Amino acid sequence: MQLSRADVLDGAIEILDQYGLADLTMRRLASSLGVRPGALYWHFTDKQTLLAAITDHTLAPALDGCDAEQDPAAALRALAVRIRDALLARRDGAEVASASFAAGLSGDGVRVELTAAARAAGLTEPEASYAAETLLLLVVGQVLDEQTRMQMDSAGALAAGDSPLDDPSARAGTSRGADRFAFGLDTFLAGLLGLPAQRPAGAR
Amino acid sequence: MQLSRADVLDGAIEILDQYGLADLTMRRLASSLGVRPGALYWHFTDKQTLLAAITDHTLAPALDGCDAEQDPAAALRALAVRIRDALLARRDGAEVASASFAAGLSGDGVRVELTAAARAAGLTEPEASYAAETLLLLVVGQVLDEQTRMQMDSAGALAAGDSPLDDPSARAGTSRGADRFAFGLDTFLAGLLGLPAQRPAGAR
DNA sequence: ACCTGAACACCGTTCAAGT
DNA sequence: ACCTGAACACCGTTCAAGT
Repeated sequence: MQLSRADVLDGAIEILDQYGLADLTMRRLASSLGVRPGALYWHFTDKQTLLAAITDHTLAPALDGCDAEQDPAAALRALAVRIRDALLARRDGAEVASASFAAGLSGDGVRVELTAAARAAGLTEPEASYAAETLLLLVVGQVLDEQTRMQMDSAGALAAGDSPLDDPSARAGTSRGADRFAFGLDTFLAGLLGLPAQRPAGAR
Repeated sequence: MQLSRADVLDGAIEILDQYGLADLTMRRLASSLGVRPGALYWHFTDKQTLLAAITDHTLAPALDGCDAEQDPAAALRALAVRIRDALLARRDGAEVASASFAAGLSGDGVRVELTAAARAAGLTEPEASYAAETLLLLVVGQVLDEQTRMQMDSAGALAAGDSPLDDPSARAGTSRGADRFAFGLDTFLAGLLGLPAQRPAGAR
């Protein structure tokens, strides 16, 4: 059967989720699809474009805005959380997204939605787009940190020959990431909307 | 003469500043030093470690805390600005730093100083370190964006065959980056310290 | 201690030629 | 239209052997 653009994208996502970004090479992708490396370049002009397509696919669930019934401040916060969840759900999602954003090949969708949500929350034009970009920075940077730590933890655990059981410190690390994310997000939103910073329930 | 670790570091920084991170390869560095690639591995265990040394060198000026006479909130803000200036002064500084931080091979210095400044500004223990990490995220992410845009602008200008004269839009882009940085930083600090967000003077 | 020579195991991308 | 064959121009890293 003939290879479609969607087949290439699906194959890339499968390698990414199973082996991580370092193992997602054009040559490896080609051989997993039973094709020569050059064949991929008929469907995607280069690797950056392929990564951007992965980013769009990763972020799509965050843009299916659910209920528009909430108050605007809560809606803005909820959008940031949905973006975080989407990135976190894909292995190395933040690193791939960060590269795609830097290349200018993805991220318009989230930026548009974030800007609209910021406007709905009462911000005027120059601030709304600054706020959107800063929020995106905050979310991507945070998840980048979290996923880097995950990958180092699992590599370390493997190297040390630890048992593959979930250990409590790993779970603690995860919830620490969530706490830090909530802290950064709520602090920024407090400054943005003039609310008093409502700190998340104290340290665990 | 024999090659020292400092020679390797200096050579790397020279290539970085003149040609950018993409051209800073171990092979190119070796040939610019008149040595075989393998020789570098006697002085640095690997490329990541070399990049981390560059990051330390880049950030050093930001840690020479000048006057400690200001009020703590202003000192925290000034530290963030000095970190931005240091990253901005080195070509691809934010990208190199971001890689070094992710690898866990650099960044302790700035994190310690930021945490101390946050404590001095009245934050208690869990918040002070969260605030430090979030501020670092904000600064690095912001400069990453700015430097990426710079590099795309200069590449675009070259490709389009534009005259090498400084054009007004390039200067405008630079000051827009500064405005956005000030917005993100001041908004976050307002949320952090409970101050009213003092927006920078309106759009230019 | 410090470096060379030479290899190992890869990369992304291009492009004439085939079907 | 879609893909192969085969190359081009590179990478980071290792390591016996030299001095």
